[in-house]
Amino acid sequence: MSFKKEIKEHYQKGHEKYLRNISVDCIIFGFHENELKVLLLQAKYAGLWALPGGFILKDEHMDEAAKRILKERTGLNDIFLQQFHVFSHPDRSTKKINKQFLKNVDIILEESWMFERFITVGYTALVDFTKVQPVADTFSSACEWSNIHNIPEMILDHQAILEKALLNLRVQLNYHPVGYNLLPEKFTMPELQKLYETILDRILDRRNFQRKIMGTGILKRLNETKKGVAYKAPFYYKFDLRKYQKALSSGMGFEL
Amino acid sequence: MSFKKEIKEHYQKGHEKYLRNISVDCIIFGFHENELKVLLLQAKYAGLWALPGGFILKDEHMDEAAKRILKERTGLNDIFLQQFHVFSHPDRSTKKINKQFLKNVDIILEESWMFERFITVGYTALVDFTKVQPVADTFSSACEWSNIHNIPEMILDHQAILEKALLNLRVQLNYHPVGYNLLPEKFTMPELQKLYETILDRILDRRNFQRKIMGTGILKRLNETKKGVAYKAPFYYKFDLRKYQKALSSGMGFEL
DNA sequence: TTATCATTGCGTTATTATGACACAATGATA
DNA sequence: TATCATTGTGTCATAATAACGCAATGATAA
Repeated sequence: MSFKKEIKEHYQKGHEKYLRNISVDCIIFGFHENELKVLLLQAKYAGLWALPGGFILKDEHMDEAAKRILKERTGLNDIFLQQFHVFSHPDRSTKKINKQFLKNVDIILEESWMFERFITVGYTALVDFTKVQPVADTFSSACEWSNIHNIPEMILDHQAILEKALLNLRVQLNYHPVGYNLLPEKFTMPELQKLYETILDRILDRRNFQRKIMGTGILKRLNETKKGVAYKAPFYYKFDLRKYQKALSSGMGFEL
Repeated sequence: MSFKKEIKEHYQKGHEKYLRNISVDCIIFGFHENELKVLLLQAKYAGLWALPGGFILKDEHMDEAAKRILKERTGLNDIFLQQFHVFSHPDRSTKKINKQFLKNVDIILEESWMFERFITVGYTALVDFTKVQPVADTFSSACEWSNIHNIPEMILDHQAILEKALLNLRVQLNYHPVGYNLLPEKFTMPELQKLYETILDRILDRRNFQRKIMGTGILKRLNETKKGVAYKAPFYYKFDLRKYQKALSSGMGFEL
């Protein structure tokens, strides 16, 4: 199917395939070079950026929709996704943006389910930066990682959604383990600490951090140290998957 | 408008008024005679019970929809409502129930937006039991308080929604003040403790409880004691609204 | 009038969690 | 072989928490 035909079909008949008035937006966090990143799409023609999002198939669980969207943008499977908030301001309509978009691709439509107001459910995911192959969707010209401290201008309330997601992530940090998808299989304690510091955006005490993290039991120290460092070689650690999963579901609870 | 006509209108044209595929359900908690209660509706003809719910007007914020629903069932204004989870199982359709309902009121319809699948957003509210005048809606034959330990059989996944709400309430208890809407204006420390114990479903130490609650600063002790008790008269307390509101928004954080 | 008793208000103590910091060990580099 | 940034482990003061003691209260019963 041609690009134009595909677009037209989506605007004219998408409502036969998807639920109406409701969408899902994913805040996909990654960690690279000691920076917290978030995956963003650049809306075609508009120039502004947007969170990766999509719609829920008529016979699909919303969590599955979020997983599907994540997979389409990153190629990743089996990632822990979590809904965190519903955004429902009555002004949440992409009508203007959609009209502009259609005009640019030379399609004229008076009516479309896409012109209606959408309530959106925000999902967060933490993924391995190095394993992601960002893929833009039909409505976007680019899909790129953005530094959390340098977010470009975004459409609608996506800025606010991102901020809420970040706040949520920081709160979650005290009750749920973080790192399994964000770090390589084996990693050093300073690397894990840097991840926490980046998310919390503050410095943590090295010794207290180690004590508390080890106290949770989710880490196993390997009999192996990092090689080729110009100082004392740190041990490698890896997650105890059983305990990690357990802590994910039942919570841990410590203060950093 | 006659009852039958009103119903038919709702099924045939409700989608012109409300957003599609999305609903709101309210878990309204009350506290009475040392028991935690929840407000339920009895679905007409089906006999099963349901959470008070409704739909979102096309130009209405979802939070406003929840407030409206709360007001319609209880008569209460200005209650703190909080979304806590979205329920989106693909099987969430009241098609069967609706068909049965229509059959009973002698309406035949092949198509209706009400037959479609609905994603629902759960909201919790804590209200003053004594100020509530339960009012059933068009689809219900009764609106009553149910003891949290004696919940009747409910439609769809409403049982699961209620359990999630209760879990959420227990977690919130550690970070947000509770009681302002649930207790009379002045109350004794044992009464407040009983409320906490009821929600948490466990016994708390009387002395530690007092110390921690007072530590938050949200309570003011009055120079007045309870009269007519067959033992030492406890002081009355009331909430310091300023500090209470502040703690509601910014959180407190103590362990019980 | 006085003793009884459940309950309240205010306290103490032991244990644990947390924040701040000291110091020796490591291992590549100079 | 000395240097140096960094790591691993430990200590200490302070705060938070759990567990519990005891005198005061005030209606009720003797």
